[in-house]
Amino acid sequence: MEKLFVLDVSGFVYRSYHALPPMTNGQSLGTQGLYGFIRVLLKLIKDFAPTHMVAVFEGRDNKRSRLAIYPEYKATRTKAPEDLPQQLIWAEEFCQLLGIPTLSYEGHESDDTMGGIAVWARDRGVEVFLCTSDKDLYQFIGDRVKVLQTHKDNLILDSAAIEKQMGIIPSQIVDYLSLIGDSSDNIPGVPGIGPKGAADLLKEFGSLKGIYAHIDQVKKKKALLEEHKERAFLSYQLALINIGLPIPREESFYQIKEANLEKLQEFYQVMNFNSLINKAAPKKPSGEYKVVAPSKALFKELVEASLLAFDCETTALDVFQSRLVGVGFCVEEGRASYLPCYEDKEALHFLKNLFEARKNPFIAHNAKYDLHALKRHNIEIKAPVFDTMLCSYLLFSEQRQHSLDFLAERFLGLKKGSFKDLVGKGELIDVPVEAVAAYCGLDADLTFQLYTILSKKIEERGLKKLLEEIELPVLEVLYKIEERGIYLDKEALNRTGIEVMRALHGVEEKIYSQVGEHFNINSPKQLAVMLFDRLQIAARKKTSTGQRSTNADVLEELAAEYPVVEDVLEYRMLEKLRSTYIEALPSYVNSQTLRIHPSFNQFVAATGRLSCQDPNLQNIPVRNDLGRAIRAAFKPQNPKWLYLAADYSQIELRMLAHLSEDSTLLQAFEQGEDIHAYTASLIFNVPLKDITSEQRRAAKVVNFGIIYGQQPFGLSKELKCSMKEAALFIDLYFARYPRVKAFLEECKERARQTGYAVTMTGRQREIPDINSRNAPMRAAAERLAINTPLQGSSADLIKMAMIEVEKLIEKAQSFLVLQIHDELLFEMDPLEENFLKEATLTAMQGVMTLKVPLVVDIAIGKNWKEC
DNA sequence: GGCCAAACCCT
DNA sequence: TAGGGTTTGGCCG
Repeated sequence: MEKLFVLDVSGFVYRSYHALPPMTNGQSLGTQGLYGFIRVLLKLIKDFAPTHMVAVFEGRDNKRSRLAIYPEYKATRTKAPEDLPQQLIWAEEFCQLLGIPTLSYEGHESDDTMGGIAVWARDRGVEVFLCTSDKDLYQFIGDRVKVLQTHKDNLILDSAAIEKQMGIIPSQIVDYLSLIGDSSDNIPGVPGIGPKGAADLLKEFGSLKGIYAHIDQVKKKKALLEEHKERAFLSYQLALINIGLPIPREESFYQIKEANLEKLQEFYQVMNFNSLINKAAPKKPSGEYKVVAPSKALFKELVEASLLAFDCETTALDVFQSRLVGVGFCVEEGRASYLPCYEDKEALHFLKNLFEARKNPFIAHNAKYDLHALKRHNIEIKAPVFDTMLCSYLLFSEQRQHSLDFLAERFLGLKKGSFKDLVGKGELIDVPVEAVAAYCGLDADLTFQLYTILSKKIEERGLKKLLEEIELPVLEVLYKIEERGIYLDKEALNRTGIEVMRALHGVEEKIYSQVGEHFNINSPKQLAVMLFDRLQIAARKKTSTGQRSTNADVLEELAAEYPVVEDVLEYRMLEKLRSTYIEALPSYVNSQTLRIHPSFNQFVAATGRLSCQDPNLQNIPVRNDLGRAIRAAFKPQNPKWLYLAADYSQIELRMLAHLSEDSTLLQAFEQGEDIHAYTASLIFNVPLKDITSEQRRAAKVVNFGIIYGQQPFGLSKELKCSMKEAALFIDLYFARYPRVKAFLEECKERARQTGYAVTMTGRQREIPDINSRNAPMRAAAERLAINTPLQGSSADLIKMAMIEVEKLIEKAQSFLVLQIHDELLFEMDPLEENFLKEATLTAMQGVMTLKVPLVVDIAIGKNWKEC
């Protein structure tokens, strides 16, 4: 035994219990103390790979020995919360599962046990690490004994550190504590003597006894010391750790044994510690996955099974260019059938019949992909679709990963082989069919198993309605939107492109001539050298990596003084248009449909918003003329048709009014006021008609800032005003809209209490740092607690409107092509203009009744720019 | 080729 | 100041 780690388990559990937000397991019993301890222990094991360790617990009736000399010992402590003792019992159980020896002595606190072990091990030449935050134990620190501070990233405290930190040597700790006392243990100490005074006294006299032996030489606080002499010595007795316990004296006792991994997984499951599940040792998957051919028996089995998970294998990741290779089906855990169908008419025919005949739900992981893949062969699913990926998103919305691999490892303890391992560098169709069957069959099986676990969790968390009534229907709407795609007029875009290229070349040469040399303007690094070194312009701020920043904020400040900087801004704008839109968009046009089929992501934004990629059609330029010209290239494919755009006006501020029920804000919207001007008139105390555009602009920034939980510092930067002024604006805002302030406080308080932010529909987002001791992290978490209900409820609202409008126009010709957060864009048959307007308004305004009117602005045009 | 930082487009 | 996606340069192996 070289090193021994001694754990103050009770200390960790107490500390975490109070430090972490409340957590509960399936039986609604508190678990955060246990969880915090486990995290600490796992990190310790990871950082130090210990071979010998002992987990020390408080014994029963543990204060007995100290109460005998001081009846008031720890008398000021409030009684331990009810759900804490159980967590200590679990902690002991956990240590046993992990193979870590445990120890406690009746009638003794942990520090007696820990001290005894430390002294014994030290004397055998072992290096001892006391893992605790209890200062009493510092008395053992020496050559071979150190204190490991798990709450400070496993920082190690040795004698030198103690001297530096406290001004005394470790052997003086008891004397030190007996002077300053410990209010949490109700150890009195000598009143009027604090850390500094105690350290000074001990430096001079060495020990408590030394002080009193030379009491006449003491200069400061002499009277107090004399008066409280008895208390000081009593405190000494209390702080002194009894090392006489009969601790085990065989090394083998302290050896870490083999962990019971299986039971450990079960333990994590029962405790709902999902993030801990299967980090240790993922199992290899097993199961029976057979290649099958179409048959009557198979058809009957798959149509009739109440639960059916499936997974499609295709030739390409771009599903619009792909062909089906085979489909795996799973109707019970551990068994799946794989039906190859590549260029196989009979198999495809079987699939079409199956998917169109079955009435019970189909379960898939990322079902939208499978729907597209099947559609390539004209197969459409008529039955309800269930998506395990969507379950994962609703349960863990802040998580970025919802892949089958990830979830299988986390919830099923299975490490599955990657697609790359299966195909190598070749093509899927060249892989032996048995290997594909094993891969695809497993995926179907995992999907089936995840369904069991995740759908249960969805119910437990009260997310069933949100899943079934919003997300799953939205999934089908998005499938249709993607399937239909959006038309892009390449020639129109090209015309804009020529204009952009011409301007780009012009401004590029202009920059080179002013700088006096050619360089890559696209490189912020080279640009910084040119601006700040060659042209000697003073740099304004640094980027996160210490480079001199050249971003638009900085350049705008410099533009007035240095014309070349203005040109760089112009260059950046044009280059963005060229690279991201002009050049990229045409490459996304599908050669068969002549349309772009973007992919709307339903699993990414933690607030419940959608996102869009390949390409992102939610960020097509709109703010300047040349940018808007790009919008003009999006138009209906049929030249006789039109676009109809419908957008919610001020949706997030209306949501704020609705959720906060602030009467002034509600009134503003009821009266149909310009909300920014209205706010301006309130905070500047000026009649509405006299508001200047500058005041309105400032009020607009404040309005938005509120939605994002902005603090005075951020607002001052945005408004380019002083912090004081910004703070005043915020105060005035809250004075005029008092319920808004109360509402924002409620948002934060809810997050603190429950650990979650929630939206109108009950969508949940975990806010893990809301009780963090780190102020900037806590402030960031508070902003999320404020913004998520507003942004998320708005996202819920438009999702519901999408479902509704899709239903209303199902039979019509016109169709939905895009959603841009608060806007819906339709390709419209002009004959349906009135109908579509009506349907859109009905859906968007009628889908929810809020305490504010929902204003929807509708615009019609030949292309997107005109809308 | 993969990954990151910086920059900038949108609501 | 919330939520996203894409492009580019530059570094690494």
